[in-house]
Order: sequence, then C-alpha cells, then structure tokens
Amino acid sequence: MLPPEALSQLAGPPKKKKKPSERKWPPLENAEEGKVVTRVAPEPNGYPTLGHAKGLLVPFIYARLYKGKFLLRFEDTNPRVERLEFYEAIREEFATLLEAAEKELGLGPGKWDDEIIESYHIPKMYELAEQLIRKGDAYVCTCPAHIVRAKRKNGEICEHRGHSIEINLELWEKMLSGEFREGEAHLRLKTNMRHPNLTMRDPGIFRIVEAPHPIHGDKYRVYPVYDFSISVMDSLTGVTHAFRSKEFEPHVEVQLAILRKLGLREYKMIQFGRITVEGIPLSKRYIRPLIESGILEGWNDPRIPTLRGLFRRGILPESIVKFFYELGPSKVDATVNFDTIASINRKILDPKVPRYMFVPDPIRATIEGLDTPTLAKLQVHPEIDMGIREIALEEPLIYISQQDIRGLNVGDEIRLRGLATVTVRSINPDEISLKVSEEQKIKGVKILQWAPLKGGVPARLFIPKTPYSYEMLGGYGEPELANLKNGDLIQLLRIGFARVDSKSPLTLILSHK
RNA sequence: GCUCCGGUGGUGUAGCCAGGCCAAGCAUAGGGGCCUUUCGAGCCCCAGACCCGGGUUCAAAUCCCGGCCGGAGCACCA
Repeated sequence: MLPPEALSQLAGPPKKKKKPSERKWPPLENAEEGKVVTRVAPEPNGYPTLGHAKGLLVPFIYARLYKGKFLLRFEDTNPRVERLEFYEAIREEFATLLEAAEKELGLGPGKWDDEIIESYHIPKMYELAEQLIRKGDAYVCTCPAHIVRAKRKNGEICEHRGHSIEINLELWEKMLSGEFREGEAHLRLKTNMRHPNLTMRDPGIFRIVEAPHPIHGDKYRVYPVYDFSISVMDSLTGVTHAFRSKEFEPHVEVQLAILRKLGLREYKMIQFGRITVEGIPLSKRYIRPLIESGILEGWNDPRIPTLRGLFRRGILPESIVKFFYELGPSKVDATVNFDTIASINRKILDPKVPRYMFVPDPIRATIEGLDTPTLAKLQVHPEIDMGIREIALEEPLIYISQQDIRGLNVGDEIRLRGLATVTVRSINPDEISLKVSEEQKIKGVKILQWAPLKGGVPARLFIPKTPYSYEMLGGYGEPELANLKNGDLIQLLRIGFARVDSKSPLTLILSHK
C-alpha cells in the first residue's frame, strides 16, 4: 500500500526534503491534481507482454496519483497486422492488471475511465489532413519509397513538393477513392528537408494500406501514420501527459510540428526505458517464429513473458503491479532478473498457499518397524492455520525421491515429514529399505517428502527453462493433490511454488522456488 | 555517419530539476548466523556503488564544461 501522504509528497513542492526511500515516484511536470489525463495506447497486434505492462502501469499510476483520468486507446491504424482477438486479449489482460493495481496500490479505481478505438476517428483525421493541404502544409508525394529515403537522407526536395494546393487536393481525393495502389502515393507534411532530425524531413502522415481492417473491413484504404494519429488523438481526447517508450523520442518534434500546424492543443510527451527480462525475449518479432515453429505452445506458454504466459506460470497480477511500482518510470533501459519478480511473487504467495508433498523421480521404500495402518498428520501451512491433512498408510510402503537418496549411505538417518525418523538399511537400484529409528527427536536431520505407494497421486511437474527448453519431472504426490483444481496455486515442499495447469494427468507448472 | 537520450553496489532502482540533513535509502542476488521432526521459506547480521577529468561553491551524486561508455531513432510500422 502506498502511504496516504504519498500524493502530497508528489503534488506540491515540499519545502522539506523527504527521506529518499519514502519519496517514490518522481513528480510529473506541469501536473495539477484532478487535471491529469493519461492513456495507454497499445496496437492490437499481439498478446501483451511485460513490456506492455509497463506501458499500462506507468500512466495509470500517474493518473491515479494525481486523481486524474486514465484512458485506454487502441492504436489500430495498421490493419495488416491487427486482429480482433488482440483487442480482446489486451482488454482482458489490462483489466486483470488494473484490478490488481487497485488492491495492491490503493490509489483508486482499477480500471480505465474511457476506451477509445482510434480507427473510428479516421474520418476526423481525413478532415484535418484536408485542412493541412488547404493551408499548403501537406502535399501528396508519388515518389517510390527508396527515392524518398534517399532524398530525405540527402536533404533534397522532390518535384511533388511544389505542387499547387489544387493539385494536392485532387491527388488526395485520388488516394481516397482508390486510384492509387498501396505504396504509390502518400501524404507528407511540409516541414524542412534539411532539418537535422531526419524524422522531421517531410514526414509521411497518411499512406495507403490495402488490407481489410479487423473492425472496418474495406471501408478505408488510407490510414494515418503513427505520428499523425497519436498526436491528434492525444490532443483531441484531452491527454495532458503522454507516455511511450523511449524509441519514440525523435518523434516528439514531429508530433509537436503536426499539432502546431493544425493549431491543436499541445501536451507533455514523456519517454520511459524499455525492459528486458534477463535473456528472455520480449518482442513479438522474436516470439512469433518460436510459436509458429511449434517450439512454444502458444502465446500463453509459461516460458515467455507474455502476461498470459506469466499468469499461467503462477505469477500473480499483483506481483507484476508491485514489480513495476518498485521499478518506477525510469528512462533507462532495464534488464531485470526474473528472480526479482519471483521474489515479489513468493512473498505474496507464501502466506496464502497450502503445502503439499510431491516426490519426483520416485523410488519405492519399505519401512520396517512402522505400525500400519497409520495416519500421518500434517499441517497444511506451517504458520498459518489452514487445517490439517491426513495421509493414510495401509502398508509401510512409500515413494521417496531418487534425488534425495543420492549421497545417502547405509546407517544415515532421515526424517519422513510427518511420519517418522528412519535409518537407511540398504539401498538397491529399485528399492530402498528403511527402519524406524529408536530415537525420534534428532536435531539437524534431513527432512524428506514422501508419498504413499497406495493412494499416491501420479503427477508431473513442468519446469520452464529457456524459451526453447523445459524439464518435465514425473512422480507421485500425496493423495490430497487429487482434489486440486485447475489454476490452484500451491507450494510443493522443498521444490517450490507451482500452479495446477491441467488434471488427468495432473500437471503442475513450477512458478519459481 | 547524423539526431536525441542516459550513465548510482553483481542486477534493478531512490536521491539530481529547487547543492548541505547522502561517509548515499530500498529491493534482488551473494556471504555468515538463528529457528524447525511444518517449508530449499522466514528472521538477523555482513559485504558491496555516485563513469572519468576539470570548473563553480564554504559545500557537488546533485549545477557547468570536456571526455569515455551505453541505449534509441534515422519506414509510406507502431
């Protein structure tokens, strides 16, 4: 929870400097309480990843810190890569995260105040385009791409730049009516072809895309370019502080130029650094081929940092929220280790989830001297009262893990959790023989988990490694595992936290240690 | 190459705008210890950083200049 005085720390210029650790997020420039409007503007071209989570949470947190408004806007002006299912995936994932943010940060309503779909505003953008043409601030260029690129680089002007307003209007009409094919014409803003910032040299603002739009089908063939749509939409929807990752830095100038030429309200544009998770690819560019080639199961594969992949792995939405809250809005590119996220997740999970025993790589063990039938009683949670679970043992036969007997010698003593302290009598390739020790209360003995031979639940544990690899451990769990439901989060004693991914056969995914 | 942005312990950050209370806070990873026949968890302790060089100042992580290093952009994608 953020302390209630957090806002006052941010809002006003505090006369006294606060202790650094208390002063969390840096204040927003020109921000007035109640008047801040921020937005997240995703393109519906894939499943959201951890990178999107930052793009969502940074503006959301600022909007709430200043008791302002927060908008979700779909930036859907490149129909070639956008699909309906992605709009929905983004809504779902973002809603989940914001709900968690409300609980975790206590800053206010955990949802967006308004949703805007940019493509519905294309007619308005056509109007503005025409306005620019009429003022002589934009012209239709029919140079092929490579020529534009070359001229832009050399700071040369092309012949289309000098066309009259009438000719430009006529060509613009032709663009709209379909007389040009994709790539044959585009509308460019007239700025300065010798501007030191290359992106400022007569940037393209509208182009033809001959692909059906996921919402509008073939209704439009001319689409605004990012710089145009984003600046116009931000301005028109009242955004006061627009965040984006820092690769857009050189575009600030272009966008301001567009707004000025249109006479639209300007606003603060703020960049933040991108994040990478130690070696795990975040970009769709990189993930997509892995999915298409079948190496990954899909966009929800627990090995990749898509939000649904992380959720499936057992990373809680509130952990992601907390993680980004602690990370802050820094402009530096951050390489975070998964350990940090795991550590946050563990702290949230630890007091909540039940403990169970799971025996990977099982080997049979007989226990001499154990009175059966017997009932082993174990607490579901070591500190929090979550009740008792009982494991019935009809015969003195159990499974223990081969991993645990490595390094054990005959005569060693071990404790079977909740059952008995035993001495190793013999170790054979397919069976180990144990005997109940005379002295039961011995300090410093290794405590192992076990499962009854009869009634043990076959299960497997999926351990995510890299996007290319994983480990699958087969074994037996205690009988209670049979009662778990899909999505349940548990801790496997001495192994780690895990989430139930599917039943029959019971498959668990290891979240982390 | 050009334009822009940034550099605080191993990693990620706070502090920089408004210089002093910073021999620099937090988290994570690392080392050590404690607890326990209910956690490879938890708790306690330790170690570890202001890129370099000048300047301004009584005082610089903070302001200025130069250098070095890193990132981003240079599309009719966002």
